[in-house]
Amino acid sequence: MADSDLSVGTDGKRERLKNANRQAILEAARSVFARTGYEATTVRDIIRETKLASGTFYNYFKSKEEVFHAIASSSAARFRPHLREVREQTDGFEAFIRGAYRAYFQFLSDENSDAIMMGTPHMALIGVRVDTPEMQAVFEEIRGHIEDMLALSETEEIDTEYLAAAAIGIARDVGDHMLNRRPVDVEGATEFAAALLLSGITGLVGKVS
Amino acid sequence: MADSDLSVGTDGKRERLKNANRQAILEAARSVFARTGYEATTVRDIIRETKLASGTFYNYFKSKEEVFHAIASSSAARFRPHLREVREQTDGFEAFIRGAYRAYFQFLSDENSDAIMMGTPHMALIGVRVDTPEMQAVFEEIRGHIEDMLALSETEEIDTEYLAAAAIGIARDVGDHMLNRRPVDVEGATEFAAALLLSGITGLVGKVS
DNA sequence: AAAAAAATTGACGCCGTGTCACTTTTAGTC
DNA sequence: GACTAAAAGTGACACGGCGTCAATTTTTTT
Repeated sequence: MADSDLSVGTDGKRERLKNANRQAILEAARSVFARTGYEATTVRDIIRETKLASGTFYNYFKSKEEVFHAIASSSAARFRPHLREVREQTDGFEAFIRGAYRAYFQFLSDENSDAIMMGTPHMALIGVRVDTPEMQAVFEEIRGHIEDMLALSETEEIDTEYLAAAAIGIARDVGDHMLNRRPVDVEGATEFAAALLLSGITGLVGKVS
Repeated sequence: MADSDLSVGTDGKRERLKNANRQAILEAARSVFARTGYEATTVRDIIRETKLASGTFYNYFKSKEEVFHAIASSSAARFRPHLREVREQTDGFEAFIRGAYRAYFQFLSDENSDAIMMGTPHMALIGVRVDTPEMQAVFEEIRGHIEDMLALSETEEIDTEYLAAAAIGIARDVGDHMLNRRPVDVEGATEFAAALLLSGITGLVGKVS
């Protein structure tokens, strides 16, 4: 009767513990993946870093792959608020693009210590690129923002799917190279990517059929 | 005495067989990866598709991961001649960029034709991005071409590492989306990517310190 | 306090892995 | 061509991780 269906779930001891265990597994996995590499780690390696028994792992995740997806998803989920904040606090297309790139590169730099990042982890460590629903949501969100902003500047006929893909591709690969330089220069990468994309879009209008 | 050190290696029956076996394993691996997915396939699955015994696999590769890297490397190695041909047969920066994108998207389409025809949602090796020495060589080659061509148009001060990274990032992500459309439109993707990059570069000159 | 429900535990059977002693095939020598 | 050495192929086997499940412990409900 108490909890009704608020689904907050932080009520009873049971829920609290379940949450803590799930977090402990994720935390351990993050640590082991970073240390041992994704391929080489076993489910046992992960669970050994917690106080849980081996069987308990499977109450929370189906496989180590599912853990990895959960980590990647959570990374994407953590990024979304940043993106939305940029959207709300910027004015105009150019400011949005620059702000979005800055947010991404900053996020990448911050999260890099974990070595696991939105499926484009630093390749030396993992080399797998996943595509979770959360990440597709980020893609769609970016595409939506681009469409909204291009709509009111009356430049139709642009392939926004390709444009969003290109914007993200630039972010991914320039981001990788940014991380390999010392010191890591978020502003430099931001300026480069934003200038390239913004200027590039002008070449797209009036193109194609 | 016969073979000296030409390292051609197609002489004796021994060399020929070794080559054939290696190719058979690679071929089988490609097929199984496409059908079953990388994670799910086992070394036995691969060897079962050949006439070889399980132990023989380990005479050629250390693990399924090594097979995968070999496939990725060979893919990059197969692409390089196309890239060089574009370089030699085009005149000027714009033609080179457009030709390089066309070559890449065409290559991508060709290499994935099996998966595309079978209606598989994604390319065979989707979800995994590796970084082999061969691929880094492709990166450096592209960067070199860009540097050469930008040099004689006297626009210094461009960060060619970032530019090459961005060009490749665009190719990767636009290419992924191109493969998910029916029909696969190589020319459309080429025009989009080339227009974006070429126009984008103009925004880079005179930027930054 | 008792019963029910939920979650944890670790031992167990299964299966893929990589190795290795043995067999088969090729290359070199006369 | 016959003989020998070297190289490559073979598959049985020991090892270890995987995922399950009956038994146990912990929490919730009545």
